Amino acid sequence: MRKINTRSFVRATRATPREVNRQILLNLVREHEPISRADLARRMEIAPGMVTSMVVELLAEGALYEGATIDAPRGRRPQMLFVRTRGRLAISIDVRFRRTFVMLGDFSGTAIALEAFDTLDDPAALVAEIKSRVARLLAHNADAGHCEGVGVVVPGMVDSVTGRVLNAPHLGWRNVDLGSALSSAIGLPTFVENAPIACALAQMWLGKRDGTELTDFVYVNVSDGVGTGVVVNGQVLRGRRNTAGEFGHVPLNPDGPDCYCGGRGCLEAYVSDLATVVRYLGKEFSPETARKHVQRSGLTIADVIARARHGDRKAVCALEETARYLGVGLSVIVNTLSPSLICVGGEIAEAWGMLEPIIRKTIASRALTDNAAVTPVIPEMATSEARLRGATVLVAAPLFAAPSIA
Amino acid sequence: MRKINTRSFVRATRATPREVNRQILLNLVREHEPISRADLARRMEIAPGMVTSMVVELLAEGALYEGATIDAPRGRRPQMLFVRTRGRLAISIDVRFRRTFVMLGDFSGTAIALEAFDTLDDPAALVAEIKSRVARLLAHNADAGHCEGVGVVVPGMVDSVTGRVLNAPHLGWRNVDLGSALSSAIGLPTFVENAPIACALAQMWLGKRDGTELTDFVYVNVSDGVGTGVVVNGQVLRGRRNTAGEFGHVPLNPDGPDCYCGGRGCLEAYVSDLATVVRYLGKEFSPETARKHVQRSGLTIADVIARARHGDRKAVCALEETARYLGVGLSVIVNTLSPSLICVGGEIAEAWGMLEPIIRKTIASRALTDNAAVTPVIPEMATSEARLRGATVLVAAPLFAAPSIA
DNA sequence: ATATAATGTTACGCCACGGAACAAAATCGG
DNA sequence: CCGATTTTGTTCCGTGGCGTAACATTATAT
Repeated sequence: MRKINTRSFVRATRATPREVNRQILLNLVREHEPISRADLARRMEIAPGMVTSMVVELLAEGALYEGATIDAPRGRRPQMLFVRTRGRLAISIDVRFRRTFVMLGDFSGTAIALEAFDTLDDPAALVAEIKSRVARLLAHNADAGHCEGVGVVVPGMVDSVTGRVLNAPHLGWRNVDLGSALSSAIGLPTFVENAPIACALAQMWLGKRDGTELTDFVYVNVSDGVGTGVVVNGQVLRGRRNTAGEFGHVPLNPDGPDCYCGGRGCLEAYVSDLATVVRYLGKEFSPETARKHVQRSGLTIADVIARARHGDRKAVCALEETARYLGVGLSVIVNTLSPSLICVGGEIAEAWGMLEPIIRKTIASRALTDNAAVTPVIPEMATSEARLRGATVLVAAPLFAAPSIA
Repeated sequence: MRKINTRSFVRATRATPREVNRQILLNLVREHEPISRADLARRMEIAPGMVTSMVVELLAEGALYEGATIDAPRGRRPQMLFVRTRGRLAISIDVRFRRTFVMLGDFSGTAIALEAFDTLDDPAALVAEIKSRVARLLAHNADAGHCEGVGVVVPGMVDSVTGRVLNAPHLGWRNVDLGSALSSAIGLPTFVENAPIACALAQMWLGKRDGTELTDFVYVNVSDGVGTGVVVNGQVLRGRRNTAGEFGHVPLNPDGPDCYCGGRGCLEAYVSDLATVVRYLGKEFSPETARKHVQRSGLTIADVIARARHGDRKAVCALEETARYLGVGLSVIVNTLSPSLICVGGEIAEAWGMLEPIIRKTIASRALTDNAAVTPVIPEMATSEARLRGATVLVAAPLFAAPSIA
C-alpha cells in the first residue's frame, strides 16, 4: 500500500499500459531467455496476439532479437527470443583510491577491453585522462557495436540524479560535478553512482540466482572503509540527499577506537581492511596512526589472509575478531532492515571460509526472530569485478526498469 | 529506477490508466479540499473533460461529494469537491498491555464513541469482549453511517497480510490469528498492524503538514519498549516476515545493561520508560528487576516528567540521560536511513522541551553529513491518540493508495 | 447589451487491450 | 502418403478511455 505523492506524481496516459507491459515482457525475456512468444503469453496471461504486437515493436527497436527455431515434442516449432546485449556497448569506469579502471563492455557485463591507470586526484585531470582513453577504446573497437553510455563508480557519496560527487574523502573530492564533466567530454550520457550501491545494482540485475528474485537485500562492501547499498522493493534506498545506507558508522562501542568519521567505536573502525591489518600488527586502531602502521609494515589485507591460510595464529585471530564485529554489524542490518539476503564484498570475502561460521553464529545469537537468525549471508569475491559490472548496469538497467507511475 | 519482479508482477490492463488517474484525483481532493474540477484539471495537467468523467464516477460511488459553489473574481463560479468522510465509519481498536480501547469514528479519524476496558490476555476472550462492545457501539450509532471495516493495532510483530500476530511479548501472544477471529466475529473486513507502523501510517495519511509531502520518515515510539515504523517512498518497510524496523535493539554498548531481547546495551534498555524510571530510582537496569523496582516505587514515566518539571534534579538528570541515548539511537537512524523527518511518540514526548536540545546536539555531533545533522525531529504528544488514528487509517487508506502496477 | 473570462459538459478520433478466428508448421496414426 | 491433432504465431475487430476540440453555462466588466 503506497501513498501517492501529490506534489510529484506521474499521470497515466493512453500509452501507459503498453509501456508497462512492454517492460514486463522485456524483463521476462531477460530472465528466461531463450523464450518463445507462446511462453511469454502464458507467463503474462495475455492473448498471444498482444505478444506478437509488442515483440514486433521490440524487434524493430533492436531491444530483442530472434534466434533459431528449436525442436518441440509436437506442433509448430517455437521461435526463440533473446535480449540483444551484443553490440550494445557501455563504458564502465571504476575510480578507486589508487587506480582507475576503464572498461569497454557489452550490456551483459562481459568485457571487450579493460585498462587501468593511477588515479589522478585532480578531477579535471582525471576527466581528461579518461576522455583520451575512452576515445582510443572506442576507436579501436568501432566494429564491436554502438556505445550507449558511460557508467562511473566512485568511492563516496553521489547525487545520482545530477551526477555530482558530493563527498569522496578517499579522493579528497567535495561537490565535484563529475557527471556533467564526463558527459560533455565524451559526448555520451553519463551515470555516476556510489560504489556499494553500484555493486548492489550489479547483484540485482546481473546476479544469477536460481529462480528467486532479489528485490530486498543489502550489499556490504568491506575495504578501506565499510559501505552499504540497500535495496528495498527493487529500488535503491537513497534517503535525503543520497546519504542513506551508512551502516559502516553504526556505533558498536562508546569506548571503542576513534573512527575517521569523528565518532568512536564505529563498525568501520573494527572491520575495515585497515583496522584488520592494524589488529594483526598488534597495534591499537586510530585514524591518525593506522595508515602509517600499515604502510610501514608493507602489509595488505590480502597478505594477512594469506598468512592466516598458512597457519599464522595472529593472522587467524585478527580475522576472527573482524568476523565477530562484522557479525555484530550485520545483525544490526538484519534487525533493522530484515533483508532477504546480505551480500558481503571486498577482499575480505576471499577468507570467507574462516569468517562465515563466526559471522553466522554472531547473527544467530543477536537476531530478534528465528527467521532473521537464518538470513542468508553470501560472499562476493573481488575477482567478479562487481564495481565495473555495476557501472555497466548504470547504463543498461534503465532500459529494463519499471515505468514510474502515480 | 525500480526492477520489475518477474516472479510476481501486475500487468497493465485497459482499465489501468483510469485506476491510476482516479487515485491521483482522489488524493488531490483529499489534500486540497475544497477544490474545483477546473483546479484539478490544472494540477493534473489534463483536459477538463476527463476530470468531469472521473468526478461523475466518484460521485456516483460516494467517494466524493459536491459542496456549495463559491465566489470567484470573474466567470462561472466553481463547484467545490470534497472527499466523503462523514458517514463512512471504521472501528478502531488499540490493544495495549493493560487497557484496550475501542473507538467508532469516521474516515477523517474523528471519534464518535470511545470505550476502554482491561485487556484480556486470552485472545479468544478478548475477541469475544471486543465483539460485544462493537455490536453495541454499532447499534447505538446506527444512524451515523455505514461501518466499512475494523482496524486493530497491537504491540508486537504482525503479518499485516494475513492478520496474524506473530509475536507480542507484552501480551504473551505467539502466532495468534487475530485478524480472522475478529473478522468472523464482527463480520467486517479487519486489518491488523503493529503499533509503531500504525502510528507512522497515521502521520503519513492524517498528519497536517504545510505543503510538504511526508513519504520518507521514521516514527519512533518510546514506551515500555522502543518500536519504530519506517516509511520509504510512501510505503512501510516490512522486510522478510514483517520483522523490519527494530531499531529499539540496536546495540549501543557491549558492556551496557541486559535487555529483554537477550542482548546487551540495546537502545531500548537505555531509553524505554522502564529504563528511565529505573534510572530515576538510582538502580541499575536489568530485565529481571526493572519491573519490580518500578512497581514497588509506584512511579510512572509521567511522574518522573512531572517531578522534573517541578525541579527534581534527579528526575531531570534521568531524563537528560535518556535524551542522550535516544539521540545516539536516532543518529543511527539518521545515518542509515537518512529520513526527511523523525517523529518521536510516547509519553516521553510530553517532556520534549527538556529533551530536544540534547537530542538535537547528539544527532548533530554524530551525523555524517551537514544535511543529516539537521534532520527534523518532532514530538507527537500522547494526547493525539496516534494508535487509534492509525487503526482508522488501516481501514481508510487502502481506498486512497496507489494501484500497484508492474 | 455585449465582450470577456472562467467553469464545466459533450462529442469524436485513436491507441491499445481483449477475445476470437485463422494461418503456419510440426508430429501422430492409419 | 494423407488427414487429424497439437502447438505456435498472426490477423481482425469490438470496446474502453485518453486526448483534443468545440460547446454550454455563468459570472464580471465595459
